[in-house]
Amino acid sequence: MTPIDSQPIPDRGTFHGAGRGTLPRILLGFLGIRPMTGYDIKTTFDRSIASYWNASHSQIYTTLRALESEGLVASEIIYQDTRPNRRLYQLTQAGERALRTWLSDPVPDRFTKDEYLAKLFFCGECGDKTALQHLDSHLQAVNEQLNHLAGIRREYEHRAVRRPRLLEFQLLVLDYKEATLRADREITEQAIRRLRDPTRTAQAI
Amino acid sequence: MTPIDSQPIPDRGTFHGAGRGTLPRILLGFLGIRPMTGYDIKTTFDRSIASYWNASHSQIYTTLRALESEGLVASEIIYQDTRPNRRLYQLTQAGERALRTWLSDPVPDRFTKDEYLAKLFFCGECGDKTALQHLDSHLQAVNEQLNHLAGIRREYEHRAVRRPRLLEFQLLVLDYKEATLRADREITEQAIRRLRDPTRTAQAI
DNA sequence: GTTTGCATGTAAACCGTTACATGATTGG
DNA sequence: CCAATCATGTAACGGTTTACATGCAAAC
Repeated sequence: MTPIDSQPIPDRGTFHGAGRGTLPRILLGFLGIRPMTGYDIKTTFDRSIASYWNASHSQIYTTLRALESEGLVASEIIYQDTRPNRRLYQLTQAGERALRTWLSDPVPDRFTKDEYLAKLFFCGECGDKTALQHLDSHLQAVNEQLNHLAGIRREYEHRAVRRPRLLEFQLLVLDYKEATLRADREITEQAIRRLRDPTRTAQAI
Repeated sequence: MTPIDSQPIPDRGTFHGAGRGTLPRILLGFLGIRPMTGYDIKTTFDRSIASYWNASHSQIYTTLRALESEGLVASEIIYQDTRPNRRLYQLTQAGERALRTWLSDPVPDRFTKDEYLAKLFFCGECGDKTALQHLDSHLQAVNEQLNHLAGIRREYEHRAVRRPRLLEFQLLVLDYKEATLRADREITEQAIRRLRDPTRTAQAI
């Protein structure tokens, strides 16, 4: 992996999309909340930011190792007898610096790949029925995501708050995500009504 | 590349994210509109779906070659004297079938990685000033994207329509994207007001 | 005269997913 | 008894980005 400090910053020219060292910084971010194992981090992903970032456990474990070899995190083994041992990671001072640097660096221009929209774009090639299936299942997925976020919100309310400032921003992102999903739902429902409208003309290919 | 028909469909379990043959299908989609060169496709990306999918020219060229070796597209060279020659691609019958198959296949569960939200999530670790910078520049980026979409919309209006059904869905996606961006703008402005609110308590780390 | 546009390609590096691998414990 | 949870890893593969490479013509 490329060392995380001393970023070459690849010219910024046409760079887009995920990748280029975001995951390792996110791991630093999690370890900034409290020391964790790779397993903890995976479950934390799923219970917090999974809707806009996630990683497989294999990627998390290897990235933690790489961060350790760069000196940004340090680990110790917690021995357990009834369960597998845990390798607990925490930030080093260099890791804290790297985290603060990332947080203050501007977010590079990006776009998010969305296969759903890409497919819909070409749906003039197929029948209305197919398009409506895509819209319907998208609507369903949006509703499921909204339910999932509601669950996360409930969890937040029942959790002891050690650092309220951390919580404030986590809730801000939650609000953001919820609002955009609600907008998404509204537009999708509108599109479905439009396609179902009997006064519309063409329908087959 | 894995052959595009006869998809193994990798278990659907935890799969998320971009990848797994979306780009080649999108290329088939573009060639379904009209025969194009790699260069044409790149400019079409930028003028149509760039905000939810894009690819570098190198990836487009190599993927077109791969599609040709699978028999889904065919190419011929257009010789030019004052400009470099063009390699014009068009769908084969197998390619048309593969396109229709993709269009009717359900979109797999997915999430979109968003470094901006991931960073904001951890912004409790840094000062309000830094967080506000991120929100401000996000707002600016959203406005630029809205302007860009307005330009695309104007282009659509001045274009001869050969296949109105294709246009209908392209406009549907455009409407969708515009509406979500407007919602995004609203929430971001609201978050900025909230952080700037002088009755708020904590502000430094 | 330097930048932009046209037009196509190769190669290296990196990021991310899937599959493979192990093994005890707890709950239904 | 079977599934899920805890817990950590390796290896293979494929997708994506970046850098390297070329060369003429038109526009500023």
